[in-house]
Amino acid sequence: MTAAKPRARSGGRGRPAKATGLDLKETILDSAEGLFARHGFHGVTTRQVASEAGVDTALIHYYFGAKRELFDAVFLRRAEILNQARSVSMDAYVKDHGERMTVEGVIAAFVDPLLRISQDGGQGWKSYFALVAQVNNTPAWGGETMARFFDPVVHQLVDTLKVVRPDAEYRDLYWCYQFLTGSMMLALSETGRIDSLSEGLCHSSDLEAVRARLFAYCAAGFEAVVAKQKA
Amino acid sequence: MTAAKPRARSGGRGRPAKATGLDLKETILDSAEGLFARHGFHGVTTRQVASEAGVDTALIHYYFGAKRELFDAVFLRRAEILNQARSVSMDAYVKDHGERMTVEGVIAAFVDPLLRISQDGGQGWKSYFALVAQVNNTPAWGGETMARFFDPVVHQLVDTLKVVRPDAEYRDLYWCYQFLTGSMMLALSETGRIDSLSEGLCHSSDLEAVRARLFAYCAAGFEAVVAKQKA
DNA sequence: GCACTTTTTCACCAGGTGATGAAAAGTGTA
DNA sequence: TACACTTTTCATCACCTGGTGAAAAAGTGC
Repeated sequence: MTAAKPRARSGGRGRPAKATGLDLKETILDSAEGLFARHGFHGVTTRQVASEAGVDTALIHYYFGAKRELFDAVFLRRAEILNQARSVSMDAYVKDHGERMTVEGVIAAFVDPLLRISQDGGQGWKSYFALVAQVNNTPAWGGETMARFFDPVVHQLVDTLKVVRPDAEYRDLYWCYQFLTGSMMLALSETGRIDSLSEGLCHSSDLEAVRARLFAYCAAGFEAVVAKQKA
Repeated sequence: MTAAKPRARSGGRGRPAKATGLDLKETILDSAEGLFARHGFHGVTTRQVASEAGVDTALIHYYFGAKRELFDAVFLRRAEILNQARSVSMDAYVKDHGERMTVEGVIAAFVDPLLRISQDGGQGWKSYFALVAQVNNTPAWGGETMARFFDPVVHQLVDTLKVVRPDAEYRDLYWCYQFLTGSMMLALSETGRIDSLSEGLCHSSDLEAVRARLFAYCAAGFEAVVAKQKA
């Protein structure tokens, strides 16, 4: 929409240097990420991406190939970081609490890294979460894509919950995970819906408010489901 | 993708009659609904809609105007039915239970109509829910669209919950609603993710399983949030 | 200076996009 | 029949789409 000037490369000594080579590749990914997050895969043209990145259309194909491959590159770039952060967080929680683990603690270890990253990671991460939320709710290929990138860490969560509540059925664990991920993704995508719905009482961007409620909410829900199915 | 033959009009006496007039209008809406649900607004062309409906492209514009207006018509068609079903369900619950209302009961009265309609309403409704779930997670215009069509009945839910738990803060009610709607929409959109994630243990299409868990899950979560914020 | 590779730009294509205006077909009425 | 009206089709427009191949520019090692 706006300037076509190439972005300054960060880390320079004040004088903006023209991005080049791998830097330019990242710039393209950044632009693509923001646009895909806002308008979805089909709602974005390679020309828009090129224009926002200040780059020729052909360069996108030079680096990434087809449009779909560009999308996958966007999706992959942060998925690995995310998975590792969550895995480390859960490992640490297990190691630190051992026998004294709680459902809420496990859930917090799983969700909190995302909230923290979204709060501290800048606009790129916010766009990314909105993108994942969209994919998560895409019937055509969302399930398959989510599985491809995020299944392992989810199994880690489920298995840890099973350790904390050994009498819980796996079926219930998976359903509760789905409820959790629905809530979490919607919160992370910050659509602004809650702002207008609550007439200014709540703000999508207030992830601290989410943190103060979501863990307890999901943990209590989980316990209720387990208790009910056991009865 | 397939046949271009106009659909038979239901209610005939065996001999398929060529759909015409308002029937054809509904046929177009049906095709558009399914395609939009699977591929999103930008992932569908008016030509695809026309082809699947067995109709000329120009007819779509004749009936609905621009592509976006067609989308809105799809969205609106079932929204009113949905809103009324939920409103009636909640009114009935309030009337029948009076002082003995519970949080879980109110939530069930709000959610159950959707589950029932999805189970009994046929493919059109399933597509519609998938579509709503997608819009719900669309940052660019999802929040605004959802608000336009669904705000009143949500306020009815929140106000009823406030009656059941007068000491709960509105802020908490709205956050809990967001958690609820995230879970509910993901469940209704039946993306198939839980099927592969659980390796066949759970099925997206098993809304009975959702019913058996979601109400209790959300109610317990709600109570936990209210209790925590009061403390 | 030179050859060589990588990166970036330019010009362009074949096909698809939403949309339109005018003609044609159908429908009801007298 | 003739007429007015609605519905459906046809041909077409101006523009945009993803993608490509060749040339130019920039970088690299000698």
